[in-house]
Amino acid sequence: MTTRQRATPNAARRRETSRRAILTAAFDLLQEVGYAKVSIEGIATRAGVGKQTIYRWWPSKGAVIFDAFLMLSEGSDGEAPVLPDTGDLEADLTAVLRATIEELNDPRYDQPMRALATEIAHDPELAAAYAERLDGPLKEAKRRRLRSAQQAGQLAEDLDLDVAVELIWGPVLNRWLQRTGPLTTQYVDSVVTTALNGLRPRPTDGTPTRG
Amino acid sequence: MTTRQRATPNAARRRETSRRAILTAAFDLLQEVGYAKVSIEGIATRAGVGKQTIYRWWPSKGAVIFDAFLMLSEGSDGEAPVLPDTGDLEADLTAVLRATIEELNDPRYDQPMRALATEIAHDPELAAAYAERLDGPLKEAKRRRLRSAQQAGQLAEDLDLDVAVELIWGPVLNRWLQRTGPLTTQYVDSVVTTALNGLRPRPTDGTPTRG
Amino acid sequence: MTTRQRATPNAARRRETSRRAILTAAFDLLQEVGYAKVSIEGIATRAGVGKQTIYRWWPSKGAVIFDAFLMLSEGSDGEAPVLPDTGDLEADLTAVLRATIEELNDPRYDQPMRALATEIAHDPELAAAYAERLDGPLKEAKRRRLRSAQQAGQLAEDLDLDVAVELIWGPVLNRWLQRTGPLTTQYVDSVVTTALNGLRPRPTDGTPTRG
Amino acid sequence: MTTRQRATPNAARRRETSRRAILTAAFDLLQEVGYAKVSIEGIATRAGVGKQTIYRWWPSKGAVIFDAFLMLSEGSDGEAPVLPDTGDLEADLTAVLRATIEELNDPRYDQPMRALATEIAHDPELAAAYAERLDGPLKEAKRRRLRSAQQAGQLAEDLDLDVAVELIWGPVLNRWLQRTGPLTTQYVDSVVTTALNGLRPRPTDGTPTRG
DNA sequence: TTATAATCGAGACGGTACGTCAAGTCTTCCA
DNA sequence: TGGAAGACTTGACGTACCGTCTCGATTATAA
Repeated sequence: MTTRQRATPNAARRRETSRRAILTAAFDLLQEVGYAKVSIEGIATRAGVGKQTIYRWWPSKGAVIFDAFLMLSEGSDGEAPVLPDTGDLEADLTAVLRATIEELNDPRYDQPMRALATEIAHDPELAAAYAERLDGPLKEAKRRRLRSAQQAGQLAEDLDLDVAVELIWGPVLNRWLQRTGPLTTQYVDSVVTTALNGLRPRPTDGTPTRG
Repeated sequence: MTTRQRATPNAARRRETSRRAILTAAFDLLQEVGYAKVSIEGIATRAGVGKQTIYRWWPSKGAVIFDAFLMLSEGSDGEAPVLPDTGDLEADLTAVLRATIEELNDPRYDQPMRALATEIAHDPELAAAYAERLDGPLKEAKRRRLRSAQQAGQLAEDLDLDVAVELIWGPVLNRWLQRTGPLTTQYVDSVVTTALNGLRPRPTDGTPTRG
Repeated sequence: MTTRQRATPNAARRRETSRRAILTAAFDLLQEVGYAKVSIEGIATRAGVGKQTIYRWWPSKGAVIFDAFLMLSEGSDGEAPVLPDTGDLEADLTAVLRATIEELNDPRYDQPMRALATEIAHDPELAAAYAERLDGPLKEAKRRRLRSAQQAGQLAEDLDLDVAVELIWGPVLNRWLQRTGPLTTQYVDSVVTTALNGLRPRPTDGTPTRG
Repeated sequence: MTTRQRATPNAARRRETSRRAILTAAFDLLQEVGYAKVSIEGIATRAGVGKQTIYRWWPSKGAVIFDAFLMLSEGSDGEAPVLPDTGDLEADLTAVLRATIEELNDPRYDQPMRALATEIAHDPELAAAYAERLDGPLKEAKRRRLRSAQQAGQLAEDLDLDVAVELIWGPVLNRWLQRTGPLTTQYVDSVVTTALNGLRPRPTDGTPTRG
């Protein structure tokens, strides 16, 4: 079990192979048939598992999918994620965002991530779990990189780092999820630059743009 | 008909009362039971209409809901929306965003708008229709306000207005949809200020912050 | 119009081409798709006619099919049917029954006639119309042939001719409709002989079997 | 399960209560609303059962109705039916046929039996099942009674008993199903007498009519 | 010869039922 | 006792027809 369970199934007796089979099947189906057509029944069949085994350990389809993502993210490594810190904030952010959109543009991940995102949009409980377990560490990494820049005097002293993070990633994620426009390299570059410099005209005071 | 139709139902013979009843029922049910539990069958029953009448004119549940929004937005007025322009850009944006989050926080609209947003997230065709018919005019209004400020020298000359719009609204919409945090007045104020000034420190050159 | 109509459609103005097209389409569909799958809608489409035109002139699917048969039977000739009368009753009956089963065994007529028969089984009104308009003349011909034989002393004097007719045709029709057994030449020959002679042993009094 | 099933539903797990409820509901509805208006949906609702449970075990409405009859006939007794044998064949046959038409004239059984009969008329597979499981034992009883009479010298030695059975019951069943005339006591008496004696005049050889 | 009124083709409508799919619960049997 | 299997009730799916109801566009009398 990972997220939320029903009553008190004896977690100790849980069969790990079934758990993995279910989560793998869920993620695979997500890619293959799309979110709307993924069914508990389908996952169970694909995983070679009884439906009850799913219902016993997960409260909803969204929770299964969530755990599938969790398994994936934990599978890669057990450690906390870190953003690159070359000292050049703009370059670092640009690099990270370019990697992000590459993933978002990858058809293998697009569908599943949309599924997760919209599931979160409808289920507050899931959103909380997401914030804590999946997004939490990542967001912390982002904040950390910005704090480092702030301490180096590259960011405004009174900057609210949470707002700062959202100012950079919010536009990109929103454009992706709502399909407001294409996720191109130029676009994310532009977002980073504009966010850093602000919309207002910068007084020409000799300060170089990159810093 | 508004969005997409099947083969060649004779639109001239279409019964307007049924159309309105369906869209109204759809919107009402969205509020009452939530998107996932809205069914075509339920809409038909509530509207006092045969299911076929829905299937005849709309290709999917999402399309019905989309048209329900369209009806609402057209019902309010037929004219293009305009953002306030007092000359004080920051004040104007703040006012607009405060109104926006008030609506997003209103339980009557929260559910339906999430439904629309996630439906768009999964259906590119619907996303295109949304971009053109619902979001289009609004986005144009936002761009217009920013252009006015730009011409007044309040915004950078080389600013990409599309990026600018997303930089302001993206964070807010993303926080709303992903439930990343509460939509408070302070938050949107902070977003506007930070977006205008940028993340970097502003050199103190005597230029007043507001202007 | 032929059978029963609703209120007072002006029969004089009725379009004969449509009537024929409907009845022909009905009969053809009966052969092609079977009774259960014949629909008013299908008939109308096939006949190139509006549904209302059918509903205006016929009260039910069964009535349409009935009229289709009526058209066919009237199409062949306008005169009353006559059974052969060579003087040899057994030979005549055998010949007629052999012709009958040939038709019943013909797949082109089997389906439609079953449709008519079962429709009659469920609809007393239709049964009455059938008795009067389709079966009536035929039955009269059968009775006439038997009466002729009776007058020639070949049949019992006190014989109830209605019972006699049913004794000969009843077994055959019942076997056909209920699929109790195959309709072979031997079978109908046997029915005729047995009906004429009765089940009891015939005393050998010199009377020849064929008379 | 009794007649035909689809793929491989595990019959061992089948719920007997549901089966009985379905068959009972089917038979009751047949009486109440008539065959044409009996729907799978209606049966399911009345039986307090999911539609799928019907579709899982029966291939068609006709099959359900057939099984309903089967349940009834098996419910009455498990033994093979026997016709009375007092030695007086004519009296015995008359008694049996009188009982038969009493049932056929009973509105409680008329509708359901017509339903079964017409369903058989359209579905060969069902007809085979009927011949084997419902009609079979009864027909055997009829043949047995006639054979007994034959051995007693009351029937012609070379008589085909199948033809004989049909000669007696065919006319009655045909008159019933096709509504060719009323099923009265006189009628069945007349059928029996005429069938036994034949249509031809009986030579007055001293043999008494009743034997 | 025109009007005028009905029938006609077409097909949208409110419905009912179809036969299918999946949800979530429950029961049986196996390891 | 957890799990595989799968039957169960429920409910929605999307489709086919039902029988009713307009809608112009033909007709075919009656003015």
